Amino acid sequence: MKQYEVTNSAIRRLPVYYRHLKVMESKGIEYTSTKELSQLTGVHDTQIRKDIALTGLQGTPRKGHVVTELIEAIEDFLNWKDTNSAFLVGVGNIGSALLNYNKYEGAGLKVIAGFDNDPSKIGKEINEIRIFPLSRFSDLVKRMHIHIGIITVPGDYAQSVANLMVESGILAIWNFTPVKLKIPEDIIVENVDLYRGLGVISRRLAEKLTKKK
Amino acid sequence: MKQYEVTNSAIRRLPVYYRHLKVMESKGIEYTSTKELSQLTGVHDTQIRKDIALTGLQGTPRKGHVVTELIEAIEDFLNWKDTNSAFLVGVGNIGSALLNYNKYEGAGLKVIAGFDNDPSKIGKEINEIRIFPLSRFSDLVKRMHIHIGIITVPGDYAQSVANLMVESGILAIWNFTPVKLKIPEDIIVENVDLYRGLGVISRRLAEKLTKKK
DNA sequence: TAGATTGTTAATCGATTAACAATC
DNA sequence: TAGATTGTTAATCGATTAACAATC
Repeated sequence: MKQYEVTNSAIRRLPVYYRHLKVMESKGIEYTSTKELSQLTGVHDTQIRKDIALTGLQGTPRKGHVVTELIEAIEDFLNWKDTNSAFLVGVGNIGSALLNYNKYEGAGLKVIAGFDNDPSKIGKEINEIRIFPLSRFSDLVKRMHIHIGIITVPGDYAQSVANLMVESGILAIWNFTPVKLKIPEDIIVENVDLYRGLGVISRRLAEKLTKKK
Repeated sequence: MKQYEVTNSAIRRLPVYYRHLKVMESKGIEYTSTKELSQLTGVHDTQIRKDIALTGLQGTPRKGHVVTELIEAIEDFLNWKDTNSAFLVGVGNIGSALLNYNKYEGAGLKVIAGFDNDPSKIGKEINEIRIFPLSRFSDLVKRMHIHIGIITVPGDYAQSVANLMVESGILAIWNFTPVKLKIPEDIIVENVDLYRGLGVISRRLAEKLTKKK
């Protein structure tokens, strides 16, 4: 397991603060405190102070943090000012939804092409993003120097798509399947398991409904 | 914060084992061990043993666990044999994707109606699921004794939809917006933050690309 | 029997929270 | 100055991993 100076959990919390800060900015609010952010996000204020410290930003005792400075610091830290182009493989339900949305530019990512094997999809466009046959993936990744691949195929195909991505030179994979990918450990992988919560909902609901009061 | 006997993290791991067990079952494999499951899932074998213990199932030293028994035990534990009907609010990109998929029945959940305020969507069907105006939500929840609500509206509307759900008698919310909902603590909430990984991808990729080797 | 695997207790690790001095 | 808030160190908590006896 690779050791980073900054943990993933810290990195994941920063966007949470960021969203609230953007709302404050749009309302013209100048200052905020970690106490206020804590109330909004549910994260402990000490935790927030540590996370902010990671960005290198310092606050002012008694006043707190300047909202715009904090936004800037988080954007810098997450490298959200640069936009990385990404390729998406698997234009099904979720894949199409992601292409239609495609508003991650503020978060450093922009999908610029989709790939699928279904002839009825190839050549079409979704939200102005062209769908190519999977056979062209490798070539286009190399020619366009793409670093990020998004996997939205059915689980059975996830590993083979991941292999293709790694061979093609992809450095980071955003995996929307529940499959644990076997890939070199220096490749960045972020898993999104959409249905993770279903066990919890089902179990907790059963507990609640059988509890006689 | 409510205290449960079983932690959510344990509940979230069980479906991970479950998926692999189903594959084994389909291949006709009779026995498995926690060591094998550990290799497949990346979860420590001691952890898996503890999780299985929660279901009440006992294994056989030297042989391991009977695959079908383990599947059965997890289904029982998660109450995955009963199917709960659910209503989905917000028939946009993600909402439509979830309706089109709607294969959670094995996981105790089935979406039976969608709700939206967009007149162009109301009255239509997606994957044979009818879309109703939001104004009918409360009435239908009560008449059909629905317990689960799914929120797939834009973040700005999430809290008001959650309020409506709670007032209508919904007991569990599957929230696909990044908004931290303010609701009574006895309501079950599972959050799916689709874009949680974007900070990690952006930051780690920047670290990787700036590292001179 | 020997040995693989379970089930459980103890040890470790990491993340979260509490405490408090520093500061404007 | 008094007091709110930061920044940091210490304490706590929970989750993960190690160790090992029990068992078939």
